[in-house]
Amino acid sequence: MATIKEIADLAGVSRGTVDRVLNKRGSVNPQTAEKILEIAQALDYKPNRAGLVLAAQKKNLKLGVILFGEGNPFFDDVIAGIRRKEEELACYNCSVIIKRVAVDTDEQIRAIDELLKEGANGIAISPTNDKRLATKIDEIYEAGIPVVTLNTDIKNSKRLAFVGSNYYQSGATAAGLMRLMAKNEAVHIGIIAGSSEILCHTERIAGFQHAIEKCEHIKIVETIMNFDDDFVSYDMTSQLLKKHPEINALFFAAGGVYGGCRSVLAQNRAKDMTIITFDQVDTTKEMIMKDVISATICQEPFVQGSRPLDILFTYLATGELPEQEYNYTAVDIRIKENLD
Amino acid sequence: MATIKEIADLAGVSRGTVDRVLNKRGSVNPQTAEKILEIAQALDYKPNRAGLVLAAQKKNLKLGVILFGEGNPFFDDVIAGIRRKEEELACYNCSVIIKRVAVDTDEQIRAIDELLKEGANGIAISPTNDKRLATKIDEIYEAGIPVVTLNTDIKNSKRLAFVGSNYYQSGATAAGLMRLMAKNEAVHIGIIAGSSEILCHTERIAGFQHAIEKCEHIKIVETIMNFDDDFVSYDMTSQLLKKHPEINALFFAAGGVYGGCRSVLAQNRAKDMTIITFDQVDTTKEMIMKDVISATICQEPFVQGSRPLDILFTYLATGELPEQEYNYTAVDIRIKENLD
DNA sequence: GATGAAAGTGTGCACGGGCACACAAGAGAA
DNA sequence: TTCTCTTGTGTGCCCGTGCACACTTTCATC
Repeated sequence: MATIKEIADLAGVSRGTVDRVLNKRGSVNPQTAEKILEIAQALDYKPNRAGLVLAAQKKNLKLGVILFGEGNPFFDDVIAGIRRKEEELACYNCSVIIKRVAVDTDEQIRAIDELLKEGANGIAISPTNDKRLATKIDEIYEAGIPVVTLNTDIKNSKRLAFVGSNYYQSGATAAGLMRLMAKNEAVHIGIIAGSSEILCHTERIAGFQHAIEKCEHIKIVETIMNFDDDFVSYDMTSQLLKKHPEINALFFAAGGVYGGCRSVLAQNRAKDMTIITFDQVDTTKEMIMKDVISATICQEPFVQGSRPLDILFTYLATGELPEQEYNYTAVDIRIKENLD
Repeated sequence: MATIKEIADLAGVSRGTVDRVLNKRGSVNPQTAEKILEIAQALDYKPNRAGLVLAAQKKNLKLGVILFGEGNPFFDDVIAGIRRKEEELACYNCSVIIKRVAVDTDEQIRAIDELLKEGANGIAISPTNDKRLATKIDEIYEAGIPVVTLNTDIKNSKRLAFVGSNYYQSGATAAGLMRLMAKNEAVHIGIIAGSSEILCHTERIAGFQHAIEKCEHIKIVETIMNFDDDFVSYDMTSQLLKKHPEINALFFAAGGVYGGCRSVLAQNRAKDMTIITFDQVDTTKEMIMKDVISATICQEPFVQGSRPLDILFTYLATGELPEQEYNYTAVDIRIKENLD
C-alpha cells in the first residue's frame, strides 16, 4: 500500500506538498499538483485508517443521538448498540451524548439545538417525517455538521445516510409469511397499523398490502389505527374481532402488540389465529413462546444503534463517506426456534 | 482515556518502563511494576487500537484461509467476505492467501503446512471433524500460530474461535417452519441429509429431529443420504417420492437441492410439497421464485468470510482475544419476499 | 535598491504504542 | 582499584497522517 511519503519521494517533493494536494488545501504549483495526483492514482493511494484515526484524536469529537421517548422497549436494544460503540470510540477521544424526545418535531429541533450548544460534531436521529425538520437538517449540514437518520427516515433532506429496515420489504415479507402459512385456505386479515406521522409505519402497510394483493385467497378485512398503548390496543382489537368473526389472521404493523395478543387470548381465538408482528421485545417473545404470535420480523436494533455512530465517526475522523446512502438492516424473521 | 504516557507521568517513570510492565517484558523493579499496574487499573487503561494497528504494520502479517473445493457456490459468498476484508487489511500491510481443498483431512493438513512455509501468521479453516486435524491445530497453536474455524467446527482443539451457524438451532428452525406451515394438518417428511464427516450436517439433522418430535401431526418418513451432486440427488429424490406417495414435505440438510427440486417438479408434486433448504445459492433462489422451495435458511456467508480474518488480525496486531469462542452467525430465514 | 506581499515549499511535532539500544548504578571478581 | 556483568531505566525512532510554522523565491511598489 502506498503512503504519502512514497508519493512524495516519487514526485520529488516533500510530504507537506503531497498532503496539501490530496487534502485540497491550496498553495501548490498546478503542475506539481497534477503530477502528484497522477502518481497517487497510479499507486491507488488510499489513506491509512489507523494513521487518520490517530491524527483525529486531537479533534475531541462529540456525537449526539436523538431517539424517541422512554418507555419504548425497542429502543433499549438500540441503546445497547450505542453503548457498545460509545465504549469503542472512547479510546479515540470521541464521546456520545444521548437525548430522548417525544414524537414531536418541535422537541426534535430543540434537541438538535441543545446538542449543537454542547459542541456536537455530528448527529444521529430517528426523525419524524416533517419538512421543518428536513430544513433544520439541511441547515446544520451546511454548517458542517453531518446527520445520519436511524430506525426511520426523513424524505428530501441532506442527511448523510439512513440506517434501518427496508420497511416496504419487511411489510411484504410479513405478507409472504401469511401466504406460506395459509397454504390454499381462505385467510381474513385484520391490520393494526401505527402512527401515520412515522414513515416506517406507513411504508410497512404499503408493502404488506401490495404483496397481499397477489394472493387470491387472502383478503384484508379492516385496518385500524393504534397508538402504541397496550390498553387502547386491547380494546380496539377486541372490537375488531367481535365485529369480524371471520378474521383468522392479524398483522400488527407497529406497537400495541401485547395488548392485542391479550385480547385474542381473552376471546379464546389464539389457536386458529395467525399473528405476525414486528420487533422482539420481551412481551413479544412471551407471546411467541405461548404460540400466540407465529412470527415476528426484526430489524437489528443493535446495528441501528452502533452503525450510525460508526458512519459519523468515520466521516468526521477520516472524511470517508458511507458506501451506501441506504444502509438496510436485515429483514430478520424470528419464530419460536430462532428467538435470540 | 488513559495513555501509557499518562501512566508513566503518574508513576514517575518513563514510557519504556510502563511498556515493559504492561507487555510483561521483564527487567522492571517489582515494586515499580506493582505501582504501575495499580495506576493502570485505576485509570482503566486500554491500549488505543489505532496506535496498536499503526505499530503492527511493521509485522507484515500474512493470513491463510483454507476452504472446501471449487464448485461449491456457497463458498463464493464466503470468498466475497474474505476479499472485502482483504482489501481493508491491505493498507495495514496485511495480506491474505486462500487455498481450496477437497473434503479430506490429509489435504487439509498439507494445506496448513504449505501456508506455514509461505510465512502465514494465522490460519482460518473450514475443517473436517477429524482428530488428526485437531492435533495439527494444537501443534501450530503451541508454535504461536492462531487458528479460527469457519462455517463448520472441529471438536476438542485449541482453535481460537469458531465463526458460523448454530447448526442445531438452524435445524430446529427448519422444523419450526414446517410446524407453522402445517397448521394442524398431517405432514410426512422426507429428509435429504449430507455427509456425516462434516459436523454441521449431522448437527442440523439432530436439531431438526429433536424439534419435530414435539409435533404430533408431523412424521419423518425416511432419511436418505446425498453427496452434493445434483444428478445423484435427482435420482435419489425421485425414488424416495415414488416409494412414499404420502410425502408432502422435504428437508434438504445440505447440497443437491437443485437436483431434488427438479425431481419434484418432474413428478408434478411441487404444488402440494413444502420444501425447506439451506443457503441461498442462485439455483435455490430460482426455486424460491418459482414457489417450489418455501423457505431457505441462510447463515451469513459473507460474515463467515470476513469475521475470521478480523479475529485473526485483531489478535495478531493487538493481542486482543475474541469476545466469544462461538461467534454464531444469524439463523436467517429467507422467503420469496426477503431474498437478498 | 530596500521593503513587502504573495506563492510555493520543507520541516517538525502531535497522535499512541512497540521495540531496540544506550546508559546508569551496583555487585562481584581479578 | 579497575573491569565486567547484571539489573533497571530512559530515549529515540518507527508506523501514517494532519497541520502549524518557517523558509525561499519571485515580483511589484515606494
